[in-house]
Amino acid sequence: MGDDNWDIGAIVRGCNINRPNNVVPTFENDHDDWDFFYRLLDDDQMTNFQGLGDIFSRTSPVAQQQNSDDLSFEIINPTSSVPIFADQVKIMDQNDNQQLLQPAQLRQQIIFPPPPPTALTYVQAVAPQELIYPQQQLAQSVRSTPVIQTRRRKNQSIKIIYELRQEELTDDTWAWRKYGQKPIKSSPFPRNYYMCNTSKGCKAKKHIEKSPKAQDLFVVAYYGEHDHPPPVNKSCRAGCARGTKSKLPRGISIFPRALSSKSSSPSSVSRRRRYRSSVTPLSPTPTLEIQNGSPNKDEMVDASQRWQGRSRECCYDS
DNA sequence: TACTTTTGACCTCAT
DNA sequence: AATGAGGTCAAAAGT
Repeated sequence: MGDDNWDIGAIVRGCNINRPNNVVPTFENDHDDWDFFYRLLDDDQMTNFQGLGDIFSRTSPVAQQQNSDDLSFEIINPTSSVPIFADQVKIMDQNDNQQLLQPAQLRQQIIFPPPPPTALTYVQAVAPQELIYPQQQLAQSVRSTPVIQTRRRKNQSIKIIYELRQEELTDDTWAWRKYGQKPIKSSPFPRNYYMCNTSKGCKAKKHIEKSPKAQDLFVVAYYGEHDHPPPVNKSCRAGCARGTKSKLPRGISIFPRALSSKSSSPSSVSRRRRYRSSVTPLSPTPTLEIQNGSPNKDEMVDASQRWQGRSRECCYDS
């Protein structure tokens, strides 16, 4: 903590979500918001969840958004790489009755709409002014869905994380180009890095990785801001910048770490040993992957079936 | 030919 | 200061 303003725990605010069962998350005013949350963050009142997904996982079908005043929750953790989660959230119903909900109750009562393409802009403006990075103070009129904001490194721009189903990966206004992929220590699945491909010089980036919690869930994190309007042409959106062959972001690949006997960047592997090499690995571990151009591009498939015709020799020492 | 993807190397930052 | 993880670069390969 100390004088680092970012050592503040979670911020939960009510805003902009569906209202199943007439539950309306809200707060009386900003001051009360913060008092309430600082109380929640006291050690003896805080319980860390296993992850934000515990709150935000969609356990039921996404509800139709009734109107633009729908409310939603968000949790913002601007500082630490290990998110802190409130174990209770104050809810006001339409009769102004207050109640504190436990996570399980939240999961039951709050159904989140899919993320709109303007989510980034909105989220950046939600936190009280003193907790927003200067570059994040944008228009507050845009409404959005539940998110997390974190940053791992001090110069890293704010990160907003969604947990999306596979089909929801397509709900992205922007065009993205993949520029990297890395195995992540905390996950058996690699992280795929994308940069905005709509405008040259745009600082917006995102990464996608498969959630270890469920087969059809993906963790999508957004960084930075777009410095241009979204592309209008549908064929130039959501990673399909060069064509319309796939609705999915291009090049999403998910290979469990177990496939690789080495670390993330085995230096002994030469560049010429690429995919489509002729050697089939021994006993490939069944994996999940999404590849463009697959027979059914919108489905995750058991990648082990495709190992028969395509190997990744680079993952093995010879 | 132009563009995207892949992936090892390299860099930065946190611990 | 050393180490490792995460993020980016860029050449090669694919489309």
